[in-house]
Amino acid sequence: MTTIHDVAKQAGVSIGTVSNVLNKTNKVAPDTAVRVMEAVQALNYVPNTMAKGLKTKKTRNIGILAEDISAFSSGDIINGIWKYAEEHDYAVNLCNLIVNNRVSSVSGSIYQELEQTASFQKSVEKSLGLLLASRVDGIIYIGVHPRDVGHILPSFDVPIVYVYSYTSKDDYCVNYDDFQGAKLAVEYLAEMGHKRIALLSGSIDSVASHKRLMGYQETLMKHHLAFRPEYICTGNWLYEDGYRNCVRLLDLSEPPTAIFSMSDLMAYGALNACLDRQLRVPEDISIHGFDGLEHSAYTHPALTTVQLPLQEMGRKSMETLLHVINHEQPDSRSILLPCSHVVRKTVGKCSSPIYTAHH
Amino acid sequence: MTTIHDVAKQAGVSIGTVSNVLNKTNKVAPDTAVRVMEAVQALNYVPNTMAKGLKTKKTRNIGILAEDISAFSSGDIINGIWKYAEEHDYAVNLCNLIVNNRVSSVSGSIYQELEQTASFQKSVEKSLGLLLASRVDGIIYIGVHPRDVGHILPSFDVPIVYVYSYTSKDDYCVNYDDFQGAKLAVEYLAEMGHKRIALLSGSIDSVASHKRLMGYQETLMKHHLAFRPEYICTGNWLYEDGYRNCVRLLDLSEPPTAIFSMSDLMAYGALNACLDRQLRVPEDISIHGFDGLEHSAYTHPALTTVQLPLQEMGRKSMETLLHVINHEQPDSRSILLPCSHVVRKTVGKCSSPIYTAHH
DNA sequence: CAATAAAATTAAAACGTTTTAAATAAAGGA
DNA sequence: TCCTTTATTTAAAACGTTTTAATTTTATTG
Repeated sequence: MTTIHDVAKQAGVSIGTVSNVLNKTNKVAPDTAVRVMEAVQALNYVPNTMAKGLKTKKTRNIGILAEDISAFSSGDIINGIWKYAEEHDYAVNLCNLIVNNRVSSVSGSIYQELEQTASFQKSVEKSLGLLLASRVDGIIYIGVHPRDVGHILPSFDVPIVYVYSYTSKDDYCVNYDDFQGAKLAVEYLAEMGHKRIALLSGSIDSVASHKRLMGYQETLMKHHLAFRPEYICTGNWLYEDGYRNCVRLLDLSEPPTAIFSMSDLMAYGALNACLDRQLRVPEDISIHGFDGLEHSAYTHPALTTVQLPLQEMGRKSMETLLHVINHEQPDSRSILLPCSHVVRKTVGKCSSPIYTAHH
Repeated sequence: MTTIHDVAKQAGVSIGTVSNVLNKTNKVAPDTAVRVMEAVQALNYVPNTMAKGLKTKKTRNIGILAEDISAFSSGDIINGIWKYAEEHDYAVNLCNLIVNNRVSSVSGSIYQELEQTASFQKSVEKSLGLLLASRVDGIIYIGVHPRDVGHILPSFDVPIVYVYSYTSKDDYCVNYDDFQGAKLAVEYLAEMGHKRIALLSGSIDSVASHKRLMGYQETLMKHHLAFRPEYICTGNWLYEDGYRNCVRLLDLSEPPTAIFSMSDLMAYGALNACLDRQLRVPEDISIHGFDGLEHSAYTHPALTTVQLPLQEMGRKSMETLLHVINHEQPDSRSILLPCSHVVRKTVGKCSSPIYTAHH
């Protein structure tokens, strides 16, 4: 590997001069500058980031701490982060946290959660150590579902911004707008004439669930629709929860004409439960998702859903982090990005509910 | 940040000794060792990777060059890489290549492809520069579809292994076994009594398509089934291709009783095309996918498919890279991992084809 | 107990940069 | 022409580690 010394010798100058032309830190005579650049080209010189970082105490590296890199959301968020990082000549250090397969925070029993938490904490510590050792300039933490992670990370001196996760302290965080997203969905359902709108909720202790529930309730009120406790089902975001709860709803003496699911996965479950009962979607019952998974375009019929601004979130979180790194005050500590609405085929106009006494 | 000097002073030894106990490079007296370790604990010392790397010329960092980090396969592959890396105390530097949204190599017209190639090359160079500047010990290249990438990367002196991508030169690469995977699918179809098995192929110039076609043909021959050119449809891996081609197959005077799709996405298209025609799957027609997307469990009916060993591929590629870095000869330059079969609901026993004159 | 061998420790150089202060060269004015 | 100012350039120190060679301490042996 060629060093700055090689370049200096080739150009017939001192290394200080080479450094100056490369970083534009000091004025250097135009003709020496071109001589240096030619040498750089000729020798294919690329500065050693480590030596540079050692001196400047800035690595131009940021760390990503992802709870689950295989989660549907991670790819797009990281994509957004990466784009912004590349545009600003930052490199990205990736750390994954979930070591076990596909057991994300949304899974199973309390015991399992606890057990997980211990190994999870260990994983966090190890990854954090890796990042700290690399002396990253900042860290972005990506959750798998918005929830409180404030307690997870010990406080230290590198700036951190949380994305797709809520935190109790006044940290920097960027999320999508759960409340607005939920309103988008329920509003649409109401506009289509539905009066009996059921809710497939995510896990009850999640901040996201709570906010979306607020959006649901508020929109119901706005349209003077009754809030029926029996229409509220709690699940764990997953397919099976959607299926199971949809079956329960369908068995009600007065089943809903529309279902708002807080996750696309649960919406798939609900859709299939309806299909298994020979119900037609959307003629007999409407289903509305939330997430905007790529796959939702391919269900049959294609799922009407709320699109999370994943890439934008990634982008915005990197932008915020850069502000913090450069000691510029960002606009706000907590950024909320709006969801968009993608209308497809699973929601239709409410026909008179013909199947009230279905079973 | 505390340095090795702080630790040395605290423990009352020289920095050389601290280094020795930390890296176990030289024997140090047991009691001094504990004194040093206590100091490390007390001061919360974490060695500066850059200073270390500067001296040792090893960073214990590897770079990932992913063609599209949002592609369905990337998450799992990176997951596999990361796990193995973490176990061996390597950090991971991530670079994404596709800058535009969702336009992967499988898209559109030739013009588009070309235009893409230019910006793509630029992206590759920039990312490679980033990685080289960071002095990563090695690089893993992740494709989005197995295809020839040998020409993409300039040759340089850091070791590289290709995963999910074929390369013409004798580089290190790890892939899944396209041939075996295709046989798995067609064999199963034949076992279920199907004699008219159509093929939804991926893009014709892809190595993967070619290998899977071989598997298809060989299995047909093994079962003494005729190879019918009109049963071969070429698409571009995507949903729409599957839909369109399935419609064409259904319009044949003697339509197939089973369809083997080379991608799950195309299988979704085929499934929906059948459903739109009021055909029952699998009673009237069977559909077999290839990829094992997470979502395939949620189609209605759930898709029978071939599962790619994505995580294992990631793991194996990291393992191979580590071997190369350590100058150990890996078992083989080209590693092929077997696919597995996941049987769900879209393939049934072949009934007498009742719908030959369907249209 | 002295001499030697072995064990443990240390001082100093090196890695490839940036940066500061000093030195040199060029330009301008009398 | 000589002095002063200004524009360039450079030498050397520093960043935090590893590593080599040298030194000090401890143990062994005749």
